[in-house]
Amino acid sequence: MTTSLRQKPPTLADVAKRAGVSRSLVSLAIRGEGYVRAESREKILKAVQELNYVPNFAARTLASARSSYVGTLVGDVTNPLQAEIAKWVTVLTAENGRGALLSIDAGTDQKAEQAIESLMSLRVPSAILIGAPYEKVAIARVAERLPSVYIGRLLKVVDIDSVTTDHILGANIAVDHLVSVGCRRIVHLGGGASPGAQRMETGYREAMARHGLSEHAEVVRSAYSVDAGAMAGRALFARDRLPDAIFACSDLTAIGVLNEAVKHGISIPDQLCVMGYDDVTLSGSETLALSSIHQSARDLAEAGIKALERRLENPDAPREKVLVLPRLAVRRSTSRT
Amino acid sequence: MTTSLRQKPPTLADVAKRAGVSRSLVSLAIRGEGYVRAESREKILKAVQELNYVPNFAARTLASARSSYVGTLVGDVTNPLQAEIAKWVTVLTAENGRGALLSIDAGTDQKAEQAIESLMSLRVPSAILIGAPYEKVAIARVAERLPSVYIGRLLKVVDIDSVTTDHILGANIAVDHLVSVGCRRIVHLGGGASPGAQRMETGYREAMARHGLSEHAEVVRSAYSVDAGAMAGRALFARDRLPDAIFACSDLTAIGVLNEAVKHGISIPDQLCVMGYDDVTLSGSETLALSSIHQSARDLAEAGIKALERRLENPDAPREKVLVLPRLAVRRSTSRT
DNA sequence: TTGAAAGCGGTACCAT
DNA sequence: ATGGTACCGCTTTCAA
Repeated sequence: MTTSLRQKPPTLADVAKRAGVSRSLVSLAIRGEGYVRAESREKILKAVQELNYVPNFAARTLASARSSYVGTLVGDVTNPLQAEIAKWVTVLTAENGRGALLSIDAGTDQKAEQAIESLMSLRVPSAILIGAPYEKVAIARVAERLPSVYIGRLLKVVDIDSVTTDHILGANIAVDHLVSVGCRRIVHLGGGASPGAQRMETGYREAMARHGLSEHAEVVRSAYSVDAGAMAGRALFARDRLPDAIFACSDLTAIGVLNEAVKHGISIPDQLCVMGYDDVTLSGSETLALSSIHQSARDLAEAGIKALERRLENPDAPREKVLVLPRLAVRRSTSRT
Repeated sequence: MTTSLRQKPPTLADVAKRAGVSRSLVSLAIRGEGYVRAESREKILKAVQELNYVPNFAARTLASARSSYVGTLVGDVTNPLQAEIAKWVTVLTAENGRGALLSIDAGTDQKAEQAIESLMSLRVPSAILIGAPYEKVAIARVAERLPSVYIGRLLKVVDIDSVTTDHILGANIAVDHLVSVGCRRIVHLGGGASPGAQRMETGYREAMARHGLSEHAEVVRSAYSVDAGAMAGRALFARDRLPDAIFACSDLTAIGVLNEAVKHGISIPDQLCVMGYDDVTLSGSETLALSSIHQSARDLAEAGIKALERRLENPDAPREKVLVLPRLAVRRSTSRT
């Protein structure tokens, strides 16, 4: 049971002594900077190995006056999309040689500001905000303190770079697909008054018009939940005539519709095509097989990091609003042959 | 557009000068240690306010040779339970005045070990492992480097403290509930060979025996997914006689069953009760209304932190295996009156 | 109750 | 290519 007297970790000086060189040289060798003779480098790396040396982040940060980490705030980790974005930020920054320091308890604006505070005490030079804070003023306040980019919503007014999926395009893709499988009477279950939902609705109307289907365009107010979808479904199924397709603002909403459809004995996709949005894992199951519009967490993370790098290089450039492309995921719920 | 010449952040010395005292005194005052005259303290805090001073974590860690943060490794953040546990660890450690430093890219054993490496370079004095690494040897290796506790599985063999939900008890609670609503022929959809699934199965058989229903006990091999549940459902519904209830190893599995049941025109809960496990958010929706066994992320996180504290206080105490109590969540899928 | 000064483990600049 | 050395901003004795 290795009671382990975990002794003090070795320092640069220890490595230097063992390798018979100066601390400076070890420092250079470890970071792969400057000119170090291959021979010396080997001796040094060998000593590092033997001593199991790990550089002290604190000392490094202190001496260089900056940490290499990018601070990352997550509003709600239990949201699969946000979680996945956070994961990609971690992965991509690591590949970048930076690494991410994250704070996942930024659920309220106040918490988010606290979180930024602790990240600042960790001396991160920049931040990525994933879905938090919520309020525009809070976002602005954070952006004032640290060069930051916001991933999640399109922040037109706030003075910060932001990255979002292009929901207008997403809705267009959805409608195009539905039309391509023969649907004409396509109802959209809207997500409400939020800007994102509004943009999706805009895209929907746009696409319907483009196909000359404006007269069939109809938005039914719903929300991002199974229950809301089920309720909307019940309402629609009580009508005399079924629409050809339902395009829901989220997969959850669509799942609610699907559920209700089965109860009403409506056959999917023969009598009714159903399309979701977000492409959560569940939708990919053979059982649900829900067609959807995929938001790529990876693309969002990547775009966010790139935007941040541009901002750091050029602090005075105008704010960017980056739109990430959504992708179509076709499954059984819209597979008419 | 505040082009912000973000100047160097103020230091202890700045605060000291402004308050007209020594750096040492400021240090004490800020941390609330030692004896500081109320008058001095006020002057100091005022200066802190005015300068917007935030202590430099790096300097602090370096000087005191330890960071206060607890390193936290998460195997898969996109898993809602793990995400929620991580969130609670963050919240609870923050209340504790410590804070968590997390690494959410510990999906493979190798990544997990890398992650521990970087946490060590941040000089965290201890670690909480949430569902990662997977391999026992990898876990052992981590535990050797840092006092750690593992949340997720019951690690009997490995030399590390661990906390898990008591799945034996969970299964017992599930069966008790099903029996209480009149079910006798209760089939369990098992999760396979994993220790957790095995324990759940043990609990199930135990409870069936306790109710004198051993002859009805039947475990159908399934898995933690909607599709697996649907498949098991199809098999069961093809039989001559329906069971009274199905107790699935996970909510996803149960959802698969539910789906299939609707297709077969089986009325839930009248003809068949269905019970899940995990109590994911989805299950709570009015539409699904799936009864389940709830694993409390908060309890798991809390138990983990406490175990870690005990370990730090008493490094040589024997390893603990903490079991957290699951809770019953009754919904429509088992609500017979 | 307060202050002075010696580190903590690196980095970075300046010599050589 | 390598070594010497002055910091980085804080904590922590030790004295006063």
